[in-house]
Amino acid sequence: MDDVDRGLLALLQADATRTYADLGREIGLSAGATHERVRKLRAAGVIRRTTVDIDPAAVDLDVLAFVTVDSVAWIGDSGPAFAAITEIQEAHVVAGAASVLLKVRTTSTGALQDVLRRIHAIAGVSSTQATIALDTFFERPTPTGGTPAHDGTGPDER
Amino acid sequence: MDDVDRGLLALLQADATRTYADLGREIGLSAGATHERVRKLRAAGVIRRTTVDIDPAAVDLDVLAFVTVDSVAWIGDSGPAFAAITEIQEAHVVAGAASVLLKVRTTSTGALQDVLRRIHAIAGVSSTQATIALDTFFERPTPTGGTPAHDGTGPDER
DNA sequence: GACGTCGTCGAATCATATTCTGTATTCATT
DNA sequence: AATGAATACAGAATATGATTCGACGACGTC
Repeated sequence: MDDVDRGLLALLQADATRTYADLGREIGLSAGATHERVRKLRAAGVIRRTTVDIDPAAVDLDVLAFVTVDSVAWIGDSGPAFAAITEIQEAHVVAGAASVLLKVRTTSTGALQDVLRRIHAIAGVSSTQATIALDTFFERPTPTGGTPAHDGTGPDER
Repeated sequence: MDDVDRGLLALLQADATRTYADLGREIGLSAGATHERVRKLRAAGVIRRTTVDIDPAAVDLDVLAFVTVDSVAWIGDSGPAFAAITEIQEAHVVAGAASVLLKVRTTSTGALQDVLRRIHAIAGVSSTQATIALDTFFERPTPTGGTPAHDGTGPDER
């Protein structure tokens, strides 16, 4: 992986609908060469997926909360149990007092409460602590070290 | 927005490279009708962007940390200051003891320390507490209520 | 019943994705 | 230094998909 690849990744993160000709003009390659590089980045798993970023409010997901989950037993194998709760967007095993940290999106605080109830039902879970996000400064893609024409700094960046 | 739109969103989250004909076959519309619906979803800002999901380890971002930031003054206007630190992927204003919660990706714990130093330099910041993620169960797109053929449950879902 | 609006289909046109060939460069081997 | 292999690229050709538009049906209103 070189600077050309990093540059392509950054450009594709910014807008994955661009044509290979367009990307190639900006990065200094032909459409075919660009196509081949992107194909290899996908094959190597560097690009895991092409996806669309959706405004949560547009699908009525008005509540974002971060939940720390404490346990009385090892729950390092509980990934599938957390995954079964669709409102959980991310789940990370963390060092420290809590053992799992969750990013949860729901339509209301009542729905969040229901999610907490279902988390408690997972074997080994002793307690949860939810922190509600009042506002989001920004959510942007994983930094890659490449430099797109515009660095995404928030939801208004398209 | 109806169930067809939600279904399209879910399918596009799973794989935004699918053709309109392919999407249409699954959702029960022609390619043209599917194209028109997606165009409207973009125009309405429901789809904020088409992007690629990148494996952080592939770009040497081996450390993920969640940082809570306490303040002695209002830092609700400090979004741009946080955004200027490229290693910060997300920044949320939260209720509770800490006022801002950050998702940070770095190449090493040493680099994380450097990021913490730069966060401390932001006016109003009194202290930070970093929680390092030892493992990630999954990170998946914002739930939309639609049902793709496969629900993304982790990085191996392509 | 007439009319207007909206969403869709199917087809035509335009644009892009994909593949392939030839060439140049780099690297390893002799 | 010469040679061969591997890699990357440009350009062109072909196949496929994106986009647009006219026609039609459903629905709501008058």
